[in-house]
Amino acid sequence: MARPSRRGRGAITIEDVARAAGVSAMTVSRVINNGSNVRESTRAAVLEAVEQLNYSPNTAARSLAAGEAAHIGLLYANPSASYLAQFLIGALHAARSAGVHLVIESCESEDADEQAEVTRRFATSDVEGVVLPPPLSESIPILAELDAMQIPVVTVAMGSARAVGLNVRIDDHAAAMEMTRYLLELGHREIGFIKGHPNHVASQDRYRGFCDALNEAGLDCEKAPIEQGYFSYRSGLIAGERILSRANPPSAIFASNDDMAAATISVAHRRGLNVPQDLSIVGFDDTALATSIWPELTTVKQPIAAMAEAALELLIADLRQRRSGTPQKFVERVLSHAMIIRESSGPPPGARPAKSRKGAKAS
Amino acid sequence: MARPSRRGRGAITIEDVARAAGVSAMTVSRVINNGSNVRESTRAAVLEAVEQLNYSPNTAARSLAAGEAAHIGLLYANPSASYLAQFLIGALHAARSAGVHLVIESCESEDADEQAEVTRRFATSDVEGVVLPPPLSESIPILAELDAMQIPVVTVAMGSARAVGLNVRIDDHAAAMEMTRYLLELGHREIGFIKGHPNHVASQDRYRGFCDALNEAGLDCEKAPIEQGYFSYRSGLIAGERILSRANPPSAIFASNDDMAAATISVAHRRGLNVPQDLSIVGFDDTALATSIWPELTTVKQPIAAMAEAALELLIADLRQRRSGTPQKFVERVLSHAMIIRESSGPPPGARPAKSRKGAKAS
DNA sequence: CGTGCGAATGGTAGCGCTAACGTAGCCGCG
DNA sequence: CGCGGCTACGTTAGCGCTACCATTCGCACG
Repeated sequence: MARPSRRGRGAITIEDVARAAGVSAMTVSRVINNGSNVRESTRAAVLEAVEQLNYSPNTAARSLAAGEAAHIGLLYANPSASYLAQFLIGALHAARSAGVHLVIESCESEDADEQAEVTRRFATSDVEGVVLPPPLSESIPILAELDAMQIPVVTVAMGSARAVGLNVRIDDHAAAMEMTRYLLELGHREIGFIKGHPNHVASQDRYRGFCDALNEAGLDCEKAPIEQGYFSYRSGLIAGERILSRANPPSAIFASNDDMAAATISVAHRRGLNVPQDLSIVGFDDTALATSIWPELTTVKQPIAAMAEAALELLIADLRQRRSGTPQKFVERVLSHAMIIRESSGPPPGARPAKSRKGAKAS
Repeated sequence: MARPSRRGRGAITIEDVARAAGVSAMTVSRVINNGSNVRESTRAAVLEAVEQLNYSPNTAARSLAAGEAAHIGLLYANPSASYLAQFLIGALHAARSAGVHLVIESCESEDADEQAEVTRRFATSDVEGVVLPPPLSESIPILAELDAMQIPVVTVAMGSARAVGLNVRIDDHAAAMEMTRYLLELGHREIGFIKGHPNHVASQDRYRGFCDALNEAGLDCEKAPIEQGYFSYRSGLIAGERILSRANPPSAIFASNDDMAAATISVAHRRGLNVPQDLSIVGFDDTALATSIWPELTTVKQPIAAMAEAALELLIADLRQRRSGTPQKFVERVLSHAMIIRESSGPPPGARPAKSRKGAKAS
């Protein structure tokens, strides 16, 4: 139960491991890193020594010696703030294990020139690669600028349009289908839909998923009450109002994100409707808002932190490859989402109680 | 306009600066770091060279050579998620300029033993110091554990109880007074208050600020409609409901944080009250929720990112001092807040229109 | 005017790690 | 059997910076 692990002087080094394993430091390094050209027995011995001494390499020394990337940029523009928090948590994890520093900068402007300007300043400063979470992952000016500067980029949740570079996402289409099927299973036949921001590929994927599930059930998606939203609470207020003031309002509403779903709940309450008894409302994303309102939202959970981690890993791997001369062309990683069933959804009014479907299902 | 700044091999080093300034690398190092025992003219020359070459020190080499802290821990427990995002942004800034890595870990449990356990594992792992944002900054078991392990800690927003160690906060009392005075100025005489979690020193400070402002105006705080809340949306729902179902409800409600204020708005809407025409509602914190609902909240803005930055700076300075044998006893930094006036507040119904008071006022 | 002493600077030796090359040992081939 | 070529390691030389000590210089003092 020795614990000489704390950093600083006196920590255990690669030399200690080498001595314990009866090999040279270089061999230990090889084992830890890639591991090419090491006999199996040697590798095992080294790994055991590592285990026993609880050795963890000094990232500072490592990046110094390797002359490696020290800084990864992260350019963000206020997504739902809780999205950012989750994302940063994941990014930090990955950054730490890779021994790189995260450099973050906000880019709130919607103006193309200004975005380009911010990007240029940012990229010139110090970073070796850039991570672009939504909504910036869909910003043409930023992507163009970064491309021109030859800076590796990994986009997150960028639909699937751009078939170059690195991308991490979930399957929005499948997720939206699942959610819609769930509402159908509950017995809903009239289901409203609030679309997301039209510029985002993810919006379209979600909408198509909704339609496909409806069609699959023999319903006509063209006839469903559909309104355009823009991912903001405010736009959800307007869209929800429109849907609920129709002559024959639906018994369920699927909003393309949690903010708009929350807004719709607020509209429903104002109109004296109970959720979910009179009206089911579901969202998408599982941001903190989903559980901070009442009733808590049934929604689709994106593995945000995991996506951030994956993004960084991808980027760092690419950086390594580039250094050794083999840049990757196009890599996409699709992570799995999950349905989270909470209190804002239930069978339609007047339906005979359906078997409740509990828990989460991964895709 | 040369730009040899990108990291990796071939970047400009301290030697380049030394050569340009006509001194040794050692002197440059001294200038950059503390700067003791360097003649003024020499310092100027070095700084000019630094400027001209756009030199920035290699943090990896620095921490390697100095054998310095490489990892600062950050233990969090789901505060309002947007608080976390802001906090992380600030922390990252500071971490990067200091060249340390942020290691973050969540500690959601409320159980004392479990908290201690998590803390122990966390602290044993790797970190040289720990940052504790609220609500963990008030957790006795965590503080005790860290203390026992002799790990430096900086708490954030911890009221002002503990007169040892490092702390960063705002003046909750003054801020609450300001907000209350603002409502009084608008003409409100019946003002409700929703208290924060009773365990938090900040809650008490805010409540006392509210009372003091009321007393100052010749009103009796004992008679005001006051309900206990717990910082959660749900608790706000209950407290808001209670206040509004009183015989003579107030014309304004001051909630101790934004979540509870948002909940109160929701309750008001359900009861057919318009905000702010029929009822003014104000919050505290200026989290993302404040602007993502409608109407947007009048609230007190905490400089969250700046607080995080300050916290890290304090901690890193302390770490340095400890290494040279002079630990600091008690350092507190109080940052300034700001009133943010938005749409959820206005004159009481039936009042003659008061001059609108716009913009933000720093304290 | 020598001595002492502190202030200002330089030289040296690493921090822990990894490229890059060197060197054994082994195999198969002509 | 000698040579090329491979695999599995070890050796050497730093990466960029700072701790530590040595050195120089100026200046006050007896």
